[in-house]
Amino acid sequence: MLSQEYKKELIDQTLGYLLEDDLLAEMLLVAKVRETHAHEIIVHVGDALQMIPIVVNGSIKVSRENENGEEILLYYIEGGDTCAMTLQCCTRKQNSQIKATSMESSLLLMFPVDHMEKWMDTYKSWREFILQSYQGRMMELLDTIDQIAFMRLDERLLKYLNDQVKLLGTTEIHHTHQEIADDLHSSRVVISRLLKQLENKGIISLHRNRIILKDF
Amino acid sequence: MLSQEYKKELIDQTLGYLLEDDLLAEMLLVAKVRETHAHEIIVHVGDALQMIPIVVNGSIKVSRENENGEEILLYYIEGGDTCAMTLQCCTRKQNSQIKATSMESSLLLMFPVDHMEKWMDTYKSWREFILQSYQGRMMELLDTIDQIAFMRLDERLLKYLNDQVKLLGTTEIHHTHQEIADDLHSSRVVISRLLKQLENKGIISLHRNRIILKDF
DNA sequence: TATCTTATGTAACCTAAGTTGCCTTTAATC
DNA sequence: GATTAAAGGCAACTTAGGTTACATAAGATA
Repeated sequence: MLSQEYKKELIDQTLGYLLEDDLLAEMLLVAKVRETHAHEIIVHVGDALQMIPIVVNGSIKVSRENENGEEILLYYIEGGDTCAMTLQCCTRKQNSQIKATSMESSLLLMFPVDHMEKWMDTYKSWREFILQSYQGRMMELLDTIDQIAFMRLDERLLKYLNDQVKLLGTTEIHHTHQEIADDLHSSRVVISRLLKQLENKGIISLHRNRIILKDF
Repeated sequence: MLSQEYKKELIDQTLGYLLEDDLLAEMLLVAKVRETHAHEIIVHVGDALQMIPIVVNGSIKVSRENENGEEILLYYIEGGDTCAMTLQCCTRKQNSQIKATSMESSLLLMFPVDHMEKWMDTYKSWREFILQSYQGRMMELLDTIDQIAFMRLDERLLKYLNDQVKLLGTTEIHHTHQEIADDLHSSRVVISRLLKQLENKGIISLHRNRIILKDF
């Protein structure tokens, strides 16, 4: 069991500037802390969710999966954010529609679902936090739709690489071509082909398990 | 100016079973009624929105548009539903990210934005209505992503036709091939080709401005 | 160093879907 | 009925992206 002081620090640091003091105090009483490591799957499609996660630090990848196990990346969740999709699953008692994967070692605060509704009724700041979250995720879904519907794969790939660099804070991307293909719902050979084109244009350099973005 | 009795009837009929009586009374004081006709564009991308619409009857098509004027259908809004996207635009004072088109003669109730926040604080039923709306739209966006990412155009076309039939309550679809192509972000020639295939399979019959779904 | 595993490169081929150009049909209006 | 505009049909071609199959390279481990 982690010390209450540590939890309090995490909560204050992540949500202190957003939420009311009374709420922060209530949250401290029921919060659990969860550490995840890179590539760890946090939520599978179909999971029944009991806890609402709020990311303290690190980054979580949220993706959609169909019956054949094919995937498509939806968006990322970073520090201070929560997953609106989870809220919805919890409140409606429906199973998860998405898959969540930790991209790096990350720290999450977990809150039991049953407090949600009470907090919604009691705390204006919580209502605003939840609405903000819905709105943010919604915009990101629209952005995802734009990419899939309107952009060609080479453009999507370049955007993907740039997003990874921004997200992880390094111009070295440690992904295999297969992993990238999965995120973009494409195939390894095609991604290799397009990456090679980017290398020939001098935009990236390719190594085993490692892609380096040059002019970021 | 429409009679208050008429407005009251519309509000009760559309929202009576969902919202608290006090709220319904408040809504009556500020509601405007708007009638739209088929193909009328209700919201353009970039519009600044002052009013929240709730659909009384009819059906509204919500789509995304990129800089080149290319479109992709997102979802439909029917009686009793509102557009979460609009709420968000209003509360954040940001311009519309979507385009809304009336598919048939429809009736909308319009409420000024500035009441939103107060209602959120005061009425539990309003909070639930808004959250429900967000959740519903979110699921529909996921569904749209599934279609674009995982399905082939012929499958998407067939689903589109079925959706139209369900929505408008008739197996006669009065769309040109060009209009369908726009909704699916494809081209007229391709849609004509695929429709012809469906006709050859005996699933539909084709006429000018008219597609009839046979085995619905 | 030898061996093995996994990642990547590459060629040849295939297919869904988009494009261009032109013709025919339908229906509305004169 | 003649004219016209819009809708739809169709053929020929292009292209992005997926598939198959196999070769090579880079690390990992014996």
